[in-house]
Amino acid sequence: MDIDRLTTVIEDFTTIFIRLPPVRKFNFSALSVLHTLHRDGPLRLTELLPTEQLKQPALTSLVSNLEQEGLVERRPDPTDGRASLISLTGAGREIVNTRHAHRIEKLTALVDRLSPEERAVLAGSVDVLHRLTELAEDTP
Amino acid sequence: MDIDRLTTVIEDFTTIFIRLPPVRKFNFSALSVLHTLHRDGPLRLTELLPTEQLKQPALTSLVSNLEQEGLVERRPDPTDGRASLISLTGAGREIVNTRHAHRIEKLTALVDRLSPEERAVLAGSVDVLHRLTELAEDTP
DNA sequence: CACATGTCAGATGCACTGAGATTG
DNA sequence: CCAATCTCAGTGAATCTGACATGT
Repeated sequence: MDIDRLTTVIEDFTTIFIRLPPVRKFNFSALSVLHTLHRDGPLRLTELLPTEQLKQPALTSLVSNLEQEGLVERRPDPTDGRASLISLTGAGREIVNTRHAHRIEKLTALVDRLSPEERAVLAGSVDVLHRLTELAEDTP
Repeated sequence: MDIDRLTTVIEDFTTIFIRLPPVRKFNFSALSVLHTLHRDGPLRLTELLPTEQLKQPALTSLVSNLEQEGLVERRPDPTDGRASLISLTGAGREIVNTRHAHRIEKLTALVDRLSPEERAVLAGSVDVLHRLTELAEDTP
């Protein structure tokens, strides 16, 4: 298998895929935090840290801003007085869902123009792509 | 085909895929400019503008910085006195290649742990993924 | 006391808006 | 003269480093 080509193709596809109509005033970091919280549920700051490419103080102030805007909420961790658990509010979930819907829309428009054979290949590869993600999460 | 699930899987995979050991002091914007120039050859500032999520003044100063560091070079466009053509230097190309190599390495480690059947499915989907990218470029 | 979790304070680099210079 | 291409100036938010407060 030609991994070099596979890498190039994925690189080029992702640059297309991650580009979306800019939502309000959110930057890359804020959107990433919302997405991570949406996927991995309530997290403490330290758990959120390794996935976001930020240092702790930056994450503190980012989360504070998101809290001010009502997109996330902090609740004291019942099991550890030092920590607090951060989770999405309804408004926060809505932003992630809206962006997800935009991507579905965009992807649907593209897939519609594939041949039936190409569509079948794509459908068959979803599970493998999911497997790859799982493997990547196992080995950080 | 379940496009909703396909979208989710790609979203999760990309968050893994784009995360790399931070190279020196470059931020997302700088790396994106280098990658675009590597792929689409010499470009004028205005041609670079739509793909990078920046306004013109920000792109001007970003390119100036990259030029100072010897990663890109500007040459006057022979056919248009207002414009200049921006292209990668050897050092600039090297950075993109290094990152590409890191991704190959990472992806190889994952693919090695797939079953032969899964690998075959993945290999067969490369062309379709490439088709999707082409279709996306046609319709911005 | 040592470590983990999170925040505060100052400095720096980034990107935006609005205006201006040069060429076609 | 008008449009396109690029740059300059001032402002504001984001992020970093280093220090600090609090809880285990």
